[in-house]
Amino acid sequence: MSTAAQTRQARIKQRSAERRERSRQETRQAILEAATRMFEREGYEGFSLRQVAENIGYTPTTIYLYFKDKNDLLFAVCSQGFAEFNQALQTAYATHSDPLERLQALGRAYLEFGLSRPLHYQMMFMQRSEWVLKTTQTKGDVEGSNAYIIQMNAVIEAMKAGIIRMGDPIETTNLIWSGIHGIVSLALSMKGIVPKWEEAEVRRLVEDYLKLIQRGLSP
Amino acid sequence: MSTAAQTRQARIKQRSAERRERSRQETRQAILEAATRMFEREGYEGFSLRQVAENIGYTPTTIYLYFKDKNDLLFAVCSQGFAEFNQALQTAYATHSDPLERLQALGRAYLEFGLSRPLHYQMMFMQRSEWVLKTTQTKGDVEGSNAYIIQMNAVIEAMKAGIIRMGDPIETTNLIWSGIHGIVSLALSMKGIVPKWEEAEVRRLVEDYLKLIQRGLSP
DNA sequence: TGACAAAAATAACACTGTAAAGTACATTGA
DNA sequence: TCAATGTACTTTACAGTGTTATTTTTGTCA
Repeated sequence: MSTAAQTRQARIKQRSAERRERSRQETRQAILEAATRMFEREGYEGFSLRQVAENIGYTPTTIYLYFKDKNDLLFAVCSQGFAEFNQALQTAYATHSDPLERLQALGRAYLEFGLSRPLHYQMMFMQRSEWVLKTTQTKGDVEGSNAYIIQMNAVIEAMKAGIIRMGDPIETTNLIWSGIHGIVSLALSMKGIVPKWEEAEVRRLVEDYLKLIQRGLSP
Repeated sequence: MSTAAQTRQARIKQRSAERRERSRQETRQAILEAATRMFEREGYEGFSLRQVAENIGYTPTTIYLYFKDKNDLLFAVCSQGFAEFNQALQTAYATHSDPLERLQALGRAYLEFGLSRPLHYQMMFMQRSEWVLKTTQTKGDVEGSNAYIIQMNAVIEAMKAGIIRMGDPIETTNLIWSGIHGIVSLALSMKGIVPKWEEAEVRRLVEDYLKLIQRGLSP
């Protein structure tokens, strides 16, 4: 009986801990969502811890119970977008089997992500580029879901298929990646500022670029 | 005699005004130089008006007598670097007459500027891209010293010379420019963070890219 | 020398991120 | 049921930031 009582108490204790943990994750999530909204509305410069706290009825210091500091919160926000990015490339890779089409689909998916999540893209590849390492290291996605690895695999397969000439995979991947990144980042930077950088033109630019590498890197 | 006295007085008054104006420009220049030092030391994030003022023994508010606000001062700082950029491309253009060599020299000059003035490059093309318009409009350099125009001219000449295929000059320039910018911006972002992005590798990447466009855009 | 204008400094406001200390409350064990 | 404990949260405070309005100093001119 005493053992039964003990185990019941133990069960209650465990449930209680679970419930508390769940509640904790919920408020963490609430903060994260409020932060995401604020980030998408105000951008990097206008992103303020105190305003995030105010929006969900907390005191600024409460956030520090769930995130190390402002940077940590912002990283958590962008990390979500980055997971989407990896998955977008993963999908593009998986839905094509032909090496050339894969390479092209990857390029287009890359662009579309940048256009649909400009703030996340800018943070990850232009403002806080040290985070790209952080994500690949934190998650255990080195073996396939990592965007860079996916691109490199596509490059290697294109080489094997005789679509692009053989060469150092990393260097070739970097070369191709640079071009796409250049288009995307300039698109985000110049959109609405300089003519000829609206979405339609940028998509055409990517198509041109895909043809360029196909022709310029052919064996 | 009274007229002679008046003209002398007028001359003195004018000299005085000149002297005052000169003094004014000197302190403006002092602020600008202190700001430049601080920017190169602390970067964009750590750039503080109050520290700039402190460094040259002024009160923060004094800066507002010479610059509209922080943004204006920062723009003035970057504007200098941008002038160097335009001149670097101008020199690269002028020191080569062969269209292909010109194109290559421009690409290399572009890279070298990014590597030698990373902070300025990042501000102008990654962080405060709206400034590229401001400079081209402020200065009267639309007719030749503007970096973009120089590049486009080189592209047009390369087309005429049969080095790259005919096509819309702006689109082609944007395509080529994107690639170089992609390499340079990734180099600045990834240097010291991700392997294979140190200076030597980046230079090789640019060389590869130059070959790529030569081969991929050939008529 | 005294009036005037320009230059610089003070004081203040509304923010920011962050650390230390304090409080209210739910959970636990006797 | 009651005191002890630990968790979630707030209060308070500090050292910064950019920026504005006001006041003081300084130099120039008649």
